[in-house]
Amino acid sequence: MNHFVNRVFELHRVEVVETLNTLREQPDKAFSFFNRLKEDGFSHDVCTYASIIRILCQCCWERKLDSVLLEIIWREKHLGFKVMDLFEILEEGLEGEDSNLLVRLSNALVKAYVSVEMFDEVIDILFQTRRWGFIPHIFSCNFLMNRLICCGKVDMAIAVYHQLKRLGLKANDYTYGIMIKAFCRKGNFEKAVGIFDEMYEVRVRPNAVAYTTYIEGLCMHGRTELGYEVLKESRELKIPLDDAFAYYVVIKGFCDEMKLEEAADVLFEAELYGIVLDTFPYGALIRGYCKCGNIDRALEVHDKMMSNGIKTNCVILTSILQSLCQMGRDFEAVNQFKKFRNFGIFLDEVCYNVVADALCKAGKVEAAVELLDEMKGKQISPDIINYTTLINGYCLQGKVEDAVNLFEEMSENGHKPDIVSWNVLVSLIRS
DNA sequence: CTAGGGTTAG
Repeated sequence: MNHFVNRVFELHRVEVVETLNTLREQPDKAFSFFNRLKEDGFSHDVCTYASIIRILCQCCWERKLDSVLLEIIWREKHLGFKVMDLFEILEEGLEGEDSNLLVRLSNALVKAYVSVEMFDEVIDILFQTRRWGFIPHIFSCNFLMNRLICCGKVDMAIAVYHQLKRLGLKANDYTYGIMIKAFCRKGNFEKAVGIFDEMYEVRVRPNAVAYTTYIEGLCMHGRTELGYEVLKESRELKIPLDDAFAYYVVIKGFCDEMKLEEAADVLFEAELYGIVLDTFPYGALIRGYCKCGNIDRALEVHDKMMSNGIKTNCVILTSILQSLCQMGRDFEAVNQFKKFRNFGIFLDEVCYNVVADALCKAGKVEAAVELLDEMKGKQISPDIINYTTLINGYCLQGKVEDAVNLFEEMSENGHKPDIVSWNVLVSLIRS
């Protein structure tokens, strides 16, 4: 039966193309006619697809074009034609200066392939492009290269960049920025600088994103000193950066390199210049001090941050509380916790956990349980780590029944025990 | 949708 139906449709295939062509000026009708046929079991071929694509390209209906292309991409194996065949069909029917059509199609195709991460196929298009006499727009290429980098295919992005130049496509400031990101990811700063040089030669001015990307790259690869130089240089060149972010990466970079004095100096200098900062640069320095056990300096920076009118938050407080506990100042941690809670600062489950853990280790499980209830009252649902902390607290007190009850409550709330929570219970059996 | 973006616990 199906076979018969298709035979009948076969006879009408030419008519379908003709009908679509007469509906050129009414894309909505053409599109519903196209879909109607499909619903009725008609299998479109390269010619009918080409017709609807021509119409959708001409009226710039990008969303609908995208859905048709994705459909072809998914079903390419069953359709009996290749995506590139569409170009051939469309090129034959080109009238006059219609060559836009192929560019539009290639842009849409790049976008469609990239959105489903079929990168090899896009790159195929890019390399075959010359044969058909068109080149995708630089915007499409930028989109492709950026997504390649996001997927960790940095070398492929760089290869695309070189291919673009071979095709004679002009890179713009976005393209260069993306390439700077690519080389920074690889830690190849000579090449990244080379991009800046190239920009200078072709008179494309690097913008804030290009500079920030470069600074961030340096700081993440143990070259913070240089990153800071670039930050200062761009400040002198009056390149507008997102200061809070730029200072954050530099301060974090110095902290990661255990250069706490340098990190503190950078923050000090930023304040001196009256640069507007947010919590992140402060948070980086506070965390840096906490990590190397200098909790008093951490507290100083925290105080200064707040006196500068920048609100603290639960992430920063977690670092501080954790560090206080590690230094054996649990009592102080609990007090600070209460102070900021009464202050109205939102404290999340992580913050609660640090204090709960401190209480448990001090033998005050009941107080920790109170905190758990307090969380629930604030509509913060305890997670597996919160439960494990308290179960451990009961175990330390030898309160087997309570531990098991909590374990069951945890399971009832949909938290499957993991390796840590099992280990806590196992330690109970051993003792 | 032509590029950027951040740290915390058992």
